[in-house]
Amino acid sequence: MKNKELAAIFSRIGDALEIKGETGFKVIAYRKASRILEDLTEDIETVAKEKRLQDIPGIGSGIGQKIEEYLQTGQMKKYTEVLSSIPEGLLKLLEIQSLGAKTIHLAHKELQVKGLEGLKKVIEDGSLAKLYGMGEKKVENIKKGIEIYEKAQERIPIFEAVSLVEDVMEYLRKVPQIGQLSPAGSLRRMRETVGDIDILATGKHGEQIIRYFTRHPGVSRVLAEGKTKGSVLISTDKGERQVDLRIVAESEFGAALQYFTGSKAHNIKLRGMAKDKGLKISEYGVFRGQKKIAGRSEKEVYKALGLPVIPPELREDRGEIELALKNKLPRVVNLSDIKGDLHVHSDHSDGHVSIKELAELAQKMGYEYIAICDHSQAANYAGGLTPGRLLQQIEEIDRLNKTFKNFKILKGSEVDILHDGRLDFGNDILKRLDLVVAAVHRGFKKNVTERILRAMENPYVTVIAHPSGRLISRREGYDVDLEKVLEGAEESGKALELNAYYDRLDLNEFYLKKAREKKIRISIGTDTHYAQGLKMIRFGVGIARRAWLEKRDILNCLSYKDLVNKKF
DNA sequence: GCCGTTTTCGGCCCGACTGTTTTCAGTCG
Repeated sequence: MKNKELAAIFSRIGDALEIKGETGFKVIAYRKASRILEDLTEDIETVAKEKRLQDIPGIGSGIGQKIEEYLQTGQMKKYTEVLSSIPEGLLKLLEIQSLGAKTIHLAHKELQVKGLEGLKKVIEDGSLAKLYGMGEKKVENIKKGIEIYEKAQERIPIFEAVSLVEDVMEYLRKVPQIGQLSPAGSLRRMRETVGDIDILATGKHGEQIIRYFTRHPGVSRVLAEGKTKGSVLISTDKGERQVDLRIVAESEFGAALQYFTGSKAHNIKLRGMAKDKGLKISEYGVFRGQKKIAGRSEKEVYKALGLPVIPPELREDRGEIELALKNKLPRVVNLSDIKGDLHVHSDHSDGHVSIKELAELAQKMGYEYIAICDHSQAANYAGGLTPGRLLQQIEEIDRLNKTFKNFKILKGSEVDILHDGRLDFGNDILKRLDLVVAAVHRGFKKNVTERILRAMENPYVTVIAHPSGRLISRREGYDVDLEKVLEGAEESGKALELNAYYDRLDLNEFYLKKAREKKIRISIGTDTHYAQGLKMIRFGVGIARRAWLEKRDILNCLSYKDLVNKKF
């Protein structure tokens, strides 16, 4: 699929044009096209072949032709032209805080800056500060921006961000003046990684709350401390993380929460819609002329636009606003719809918790069942079970199950898909299990697609675990054709996993959305090896919601009975 | 460059903050 390639090209054209000083709207159009291609679940080549490019909102004749040109020739004249007209090193500079396209343009034109090194030079020798419109303080801020840029503050995994935000919110709740409190930003939208952490609150004596906030024990540096906004760096074992707190009036909380939750693209579309209706939206409310007509709650804000509340995870301008207008939003799955965890390791293999304890924890979470899926014998590095040990485990589970009321432990296995696509246990063993989850753990570059497809042919396999094999912070994933895996799942009726372990979140939301379109069942499992890990199910549900998945799309929203009788 | 049951031309989200200016441009979220 050339979708991502084209997205990258249009994004770079946008950046380059901005630095060249092109009119803003053209830049916006290219960036928008880039984002649309990034999100598009259909193969752009298919769309082009069927002459439907311009049916995609945001793709017009100009960009449509450029896409066709690229698909046919492998090149794009506009891209080559624009990119050759400025030094490549300038594009990267856009990532530096406090430094924008205008200043980059100026530094390039007046001081022949061609990249980061050149920029540093003109800062040091004072020539940048002397340019028209520049000054000491601006340059000082750019210098700080470079410092932060070079520390390469990567994005924060959702798990870490949620832990941090909960810690800070618990701390803030101890202030008597505090009223409402909520995370905002991409964290609230449950993106798999987030840039920085935004918290929104109401309360009297904002400056007192802010002062208290900046004295959080983890704070290593206070970046801002005013009446309505505080910004700090909190040091964690992974480095320093920026946390911002904003205090707003009760009557504006909903508007502010909507605004600071984003996404930017979602908000822009809403505002355009509001304008058409003669309304104006800002973080302070929805206004008709001078008159404020909404702002206290998000519900009020959306209602003023004739919309139901759109769940935060959907707010990406991927068609959710259009569906909301028609009152056809998907009824996305809730955490409370989940009836059990379908991928859990016990201390029989490399987990650290006994089966009994896992079952008790699961019951406390309100589950009907939990599936113990320890590794199979080939995964000897992970204490994989031999057939004999698996049979013992099955007996233990049968014994334990007799002690529970309204709760079941499913006898499962995370069975290895071997180098040739065979499974690590024979069917005589597999048929004794309630749930067989098949997974690739070795030979990430060896015929992974064919092996997964072959595993799908086995009648006892229900789920393919972590189908891409990626680890968000450190591994690309298998050399696998996920399109073919999706097709295989569609034909065979096998479920694919949404592994909720925070560093996997695999499948990702892009492929989940495709799976949804193909009506493939998704199994959400935490793959936990620790007791606390059961809680990671929420990240799986968050990503599922981002992919518009509903209760009926999810295997573990089924009752125990329907699940074991394979009524899906 | 995109888009249109008020427009095929003239719009395209909104406000705060900062630093440079003396009325505003650039950057950010």
